[in-house]
Amino acid sequence: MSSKPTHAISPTRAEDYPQWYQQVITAADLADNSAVRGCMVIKPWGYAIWERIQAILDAQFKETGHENAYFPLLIPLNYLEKEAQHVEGFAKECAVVTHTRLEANGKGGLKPAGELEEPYIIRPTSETVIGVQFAKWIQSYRDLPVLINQWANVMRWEMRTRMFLRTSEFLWQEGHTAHATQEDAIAETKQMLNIYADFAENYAAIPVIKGEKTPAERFPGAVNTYTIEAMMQDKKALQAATSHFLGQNFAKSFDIQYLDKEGKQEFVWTTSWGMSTRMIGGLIMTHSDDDGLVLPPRLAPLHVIIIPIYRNAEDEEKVLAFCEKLQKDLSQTFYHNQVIRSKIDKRDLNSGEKSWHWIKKGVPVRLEIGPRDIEKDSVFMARRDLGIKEKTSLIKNDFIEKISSILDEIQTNIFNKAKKFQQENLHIVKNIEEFNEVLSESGIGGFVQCYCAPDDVEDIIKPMKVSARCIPLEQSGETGVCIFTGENTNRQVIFAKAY
RNA sequence: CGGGGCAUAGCGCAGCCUGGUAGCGCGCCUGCUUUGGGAGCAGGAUGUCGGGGGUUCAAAUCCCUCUGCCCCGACCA
Repeated sequence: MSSKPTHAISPTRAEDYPQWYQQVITAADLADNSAVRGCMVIKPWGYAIWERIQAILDAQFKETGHENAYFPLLIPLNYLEKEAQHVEGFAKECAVVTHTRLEANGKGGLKPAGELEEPYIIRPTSETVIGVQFAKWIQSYRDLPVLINQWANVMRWEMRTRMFLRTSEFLWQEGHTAHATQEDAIAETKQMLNIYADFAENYAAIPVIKGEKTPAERFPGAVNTYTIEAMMQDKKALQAATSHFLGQNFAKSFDIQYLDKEGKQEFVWTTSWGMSTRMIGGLIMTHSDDDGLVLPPRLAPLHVIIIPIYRNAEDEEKVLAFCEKLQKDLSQTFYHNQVIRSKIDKRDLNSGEKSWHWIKKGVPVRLEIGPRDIEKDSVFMARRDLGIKEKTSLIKNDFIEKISSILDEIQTNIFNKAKKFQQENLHIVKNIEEFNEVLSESGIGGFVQCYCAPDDVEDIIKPMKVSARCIPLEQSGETGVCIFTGENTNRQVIFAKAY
């Protein structure tokens, strides 16, 4: 008999949330720490999730007229200097390339040599290099809009790192667009925010609040930053993606001008927007439980894992034949225009161990298939969103017919669970006392929504390790009393502790 | 960059105070028995004890130094 704990992950969420998060990553085999400070190795299972995210977003970007391109990893130092806010925002976290080669140091090692006249920085984001290029590409109103996306890695020398949530190097996509008018650029910014929100809610099953950032939280160099904010299971906020309206700031710094229909030189209006591998961290912290990862079916690298069960060679042959036929049938079945991705776990391990392996990896549907099921031409199904022991026997053909709707049910179920949690922990407060009940050191935690007149209340909230998450796009329009100043205002702001 | 801690097998740790040539748990490998919810038994492999220097007959252990990591602050997709 085993004396294993009831749950696969130790510590549990309630016991130690940050440790639990690390353990889920290890148990699901998503990523490894690397020898490079602050940088992680994304392992195949984690990378497969990223590939799903890429495939979905990439299709949507293209549908909305964007094209992929690629710009250099290294950026001349002086590019960064051109936009004042931008420098201030990123200078402190840039890795700098200063040399072009190595030579023997005379002690059996190597030392950098060939010092560069002007250092390069490793891109923390690409507004500047892309801006320089845009200035060359854009001459006339006929060249606009320019709608570019780049899939890339970037580096920000972060003080403190956490796998997926904040690593020194991370993968993302960054969209960069240039438009003839302010209206077009703002429409683009909002369109991309909506694509992100749609992705978060309908693919990642993460409910988000769309909003505008307060001036203190804006992207360096942006006129306006839009964000989608998600609530993790520890009630902290995660900024899941941002979309920036950059006004003419970068156009002026990089001299991106066009000749309009009247023959006048005008500066373009630009935007930028990004979503990163951080989304995988959000996925983990939104859905996973004390048994490990829970994947939304629409992002799962594998929809169905088939676990054959047999005692002897004779059964083995029968069971495997049945499983292979089943897998073939599934591969001709569709879920949101994608074939059902299934796999037979043929490893020479006992079935309990196999089950736990895939539970921890978050596969939405597990099938156990043994001689008893074959006799009834049925499959024994367990769903990752339900209890470990809640299993159903289904006639094989019914299962194949229903699998698509079963996966949708799981998708909806985990979204609703997360949505309910978010709503229960979003507190609308009327005064500073109620604010403190939620967000002070001993508070119950969660999001706070309240009337807030001033743009900057950093002095009050920063010591509490709280930040203004966003000014929700959905506002009642009614006037209320600011909890900080007592002024009347119609602006409500969401505050929370954040990652 | 300030304050604290740590560095020993893939992972988690003991050993250090009081020097004598490295151990435990998990994992891994092999075999047999198991297999419908994390298996049992038997056997086995694995270490430049973070790097460099010093003291000593002898250093994981004592001393010096460097590096890296973790936690707490300032920064953050």
